[in-house]
Amino acid sequence: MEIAVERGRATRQRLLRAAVALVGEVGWNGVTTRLVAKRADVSPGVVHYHYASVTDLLIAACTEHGGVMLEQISQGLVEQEDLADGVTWLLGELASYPADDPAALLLAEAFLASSRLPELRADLAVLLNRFRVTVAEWLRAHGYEGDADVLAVLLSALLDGVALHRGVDPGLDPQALAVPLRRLFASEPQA
Amino acid sequence: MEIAVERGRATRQRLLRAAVALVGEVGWNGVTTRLVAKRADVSPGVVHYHYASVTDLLIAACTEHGGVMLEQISQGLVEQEDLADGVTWLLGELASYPADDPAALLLAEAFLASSRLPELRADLAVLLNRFRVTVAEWLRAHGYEGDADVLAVLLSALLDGVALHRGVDPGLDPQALAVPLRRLFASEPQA
DNA sequence: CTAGCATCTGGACAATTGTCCAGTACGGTC
DNA sequence: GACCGTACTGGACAATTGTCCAGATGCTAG
Repeated sequence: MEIAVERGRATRQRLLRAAVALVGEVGWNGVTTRLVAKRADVSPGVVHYHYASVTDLLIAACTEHGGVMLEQISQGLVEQEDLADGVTWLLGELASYPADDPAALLLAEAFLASSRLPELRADLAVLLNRFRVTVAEWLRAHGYEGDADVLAVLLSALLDGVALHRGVDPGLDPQALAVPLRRLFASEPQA
Repeated sequence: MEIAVERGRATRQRLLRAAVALVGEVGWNGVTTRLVAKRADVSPGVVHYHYASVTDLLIAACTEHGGVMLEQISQGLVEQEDLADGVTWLLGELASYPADDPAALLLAEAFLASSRLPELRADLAVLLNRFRVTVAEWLRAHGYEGDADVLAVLLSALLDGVALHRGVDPGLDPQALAVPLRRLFASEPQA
């Protein structure tokens, strides 16, 4: 019962991946047991064997994949050497959302669904906070003179907002935001 | 057949109102024919009499109510006498989202759904653009020295992002964003 | 009053849903 | 070999879905 467990783990990963892709394609409530099963190439019963319900699967998929997404963004940001590079990098990252990655709006989808799922909301709040903390630390480490926590909150909201709006208006060019964003980063304490 | 037409109009309004409320409560895909009918206190068949499908009703409801919401925000902003008042007013407005208004996230819900509904996307793009234009004109009229169009885009995305994040983290206090936001508004052209 | 019209009713219909389960497959242990 | 546990199959089940429609309702015009 060693290989069997391993296979189970692999199947669960495939279910999660399928769920993530489907949330991007048909929305949170559009994901059904059979759709996931078909996408993951397993029989419909498997979903219920590994997860108590479709909702449980979606919660697991969104917290996991959402966590990875936020981790990738914050890690990419942290690798930037100064604040100016950070702005450039963030805008470049935004330019690939959401068209190139159907799951780019997964977090937005999860945020909306979380209003009816307290458990999911708690998970997402943790992810969101971890992201903010990482960003704030990076800001402080590179000489941002204002309140780094506040700017981190503003940035995370702005990123989600831009991704959301780019879904409606693909013409929204993130690069255009460079000027005001740079002003935000390069602060003199204030007037 | 005068009173009858009037009654039809009223019924349609009740359906739209019910749809808006339900999108806020159960999400875009959670709204069903029977739910709307029950909420609007009409028989299920009425929905199909006035709208070809539930999706059509949702599209109509979101474009109408979403338009009114954006109109209210931009009008409230336009009434502010200077840029500083504008920041204060926007943040105050955000503080009531989304807890006080179950339909506050209606636009976010519609934005996500629009990726599968080109017709809806077109409608939303028009609303979004109208909002941006109004904001940009107000910025210019009150002496904003940077690119007003860009700041309008950034602001609209930020507002949606903050509303979305406040659904997950009600502790997010919009007032905390006052300092960086003021810096954005009070520009010297740039370095 | 009759005829005509927009509106509305309430249920029929097939299709799809989430959930559940009896049975199968298969690697590991004895 | 027999046995066990994990993983999976494929279909049954009631409930809910979107859609449609035959008929009732009530106003208006002639």
